[in-house]
Parts: sequence; C-alpha cells; structure tokens
Amino acid sequence: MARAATTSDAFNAVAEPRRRDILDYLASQERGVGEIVVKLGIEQPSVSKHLRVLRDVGLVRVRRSGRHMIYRTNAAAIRPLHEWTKTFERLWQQQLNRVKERAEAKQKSLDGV
Amino acid sequence: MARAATTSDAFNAVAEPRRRDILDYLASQERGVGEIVVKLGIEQPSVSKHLRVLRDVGLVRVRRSGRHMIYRTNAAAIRPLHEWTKTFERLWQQQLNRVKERAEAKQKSLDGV
DNA sequence: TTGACATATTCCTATATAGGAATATATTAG
DNA sequence: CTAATATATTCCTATATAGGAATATGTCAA
Repeated sequence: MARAATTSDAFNAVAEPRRRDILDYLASQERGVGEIVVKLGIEQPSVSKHLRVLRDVGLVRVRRSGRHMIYRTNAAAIRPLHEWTKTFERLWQQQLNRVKERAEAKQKSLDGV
Repeated sequence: MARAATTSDAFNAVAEPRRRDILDYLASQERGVGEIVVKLGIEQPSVSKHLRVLRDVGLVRVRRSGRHMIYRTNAAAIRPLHEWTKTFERLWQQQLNRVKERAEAKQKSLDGV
C-alpha cells in the first residue's frame, strides 16, 4: 500500500513544508493567491494545488472577491495537532528537569572538592 | 517530484497514524518490539520499519536488552511540532471568542424582545 | 556448536504524490 | 461580446512509500 493521501487529514497536509509556509503566511491576514505566489516564490499552479489540499482538510477557508480568491488560515483545524503534541509536553519537561538536576548535582560535587 | 521522504523530518514521520499510535504507546513506558506488535496488532516487520523511521528522525530511542530491543518515545523531538502549532493558538482562541460573543449578542437581543 | 527466539532488512508492487507545462474556467473592463 | 486578468485543473513523470512475504542478523540457552 502507498502512503496515506495528503488530503486525508491535517497531519498529512502539514507534512509538506510549503503548505506550512502558506498557513503561516495566511495566519496574520487573508490573502489572494497572487500575493502568496509573489511572497513565497512558488509557481501559481503549485500554490493553487497546495491550497486545494489545505481546503479539502479544512485548514484554510476561501471567499471570492471579484476575480480574486481570498484565502485565510482556519486555525481551528490545527488545534487537533496541537492537542496531540501537547500530550507529550509533560515528558519533555521531565527530561529537561533531569538534565537540569544532573547539572546541579555535578556542580555541587565540584563545589564539595 | 515526489513527496518528501518520511525520514526527512518529524512532521512527515508523524503523518502516518500507525507511527503516532506507536509514539503514544511508548510515551508512558519503554517497550520491546514484541509488545508493540501484540498491543497494536501490527505485523512485526511493519513495526520494525515504522520504528526505523521514527528512530531516523529522533522520535524514539533504543537500547538493547539481551535479545530484546527496548524503544521509548523521545518527546523532545515532538516539541518543534508543538511550538509550530502553538503559533496558531491565539487565532483559534479569537475565533472561539467571536463565536461566544455572537451567541451572547443574540441572547441579549432575544431578552430585549 | 546448534536451535530457538527477537528483530531487522530486502524484494516486490500498488498507490499517491509534487512540480512543470499547457490548458481550462471564471469574472471584470471596455 | 471580447480581451485581459486571476485561478484552477489536467496531463505527465520521477520518486517515495506502506505492507506482505521471505529472509537475514543478532543473541541467548543447552
């Protein structure tokens, strides 16, 4: 079997760096396709295709404005990823604490000399 | 060009649901390959291959114990994903606030009737 | 050393891209 | 209606899987 489709879910969609760039760019403000093309330096067809994928998984929303299609990031669709990664937060905090404790213990033993 | 390799970074590696399952399972406690196979109901070769990908991007660590290879999740490698998703947190909060405000405004207009 | 157990790797194949090129579709100006 | 502008889609191709089957590698017990 091949890899899961990029259109299957947000996890697959954001695996592509360009698409993360687009989401970042559209986060602060909605933009037309042409602006994305210029700003990110990606070919127009590629931008349209990436936007299509992002739209299919709900990561962006669109509205038409005359000849322009205005896209914006739908942050709510990123939340599940945030929640998933958050479940590991406690673990890396513990890891950092262990590193810190080891460093302090080492310092203490040095002081003791 | 084809899609980026799953071994290229953590974003690509966690795009595969099975690999997220493995990371979840190995988060609470380190486990041998056989335990993963039984617990998640995935063929042994598949588990080994997924672990290989996870290992290549630093998402898991291994140690040998006799004939067993004991794997554990390296949460620190998930942190970058958490940080990236976190940059959108403010946006979905705003979105939720707007929804809430609209609901309250609507209620107020109803009360006024 | 030999057999058994635990994992890893190789080989093979169906499938899914991502990007480039060319073309189609939609909307507005005149 | 027609040209021009803005996007979207189609076609084509090189590449990268994910999983199944078979096999290789590594380690321990007797």
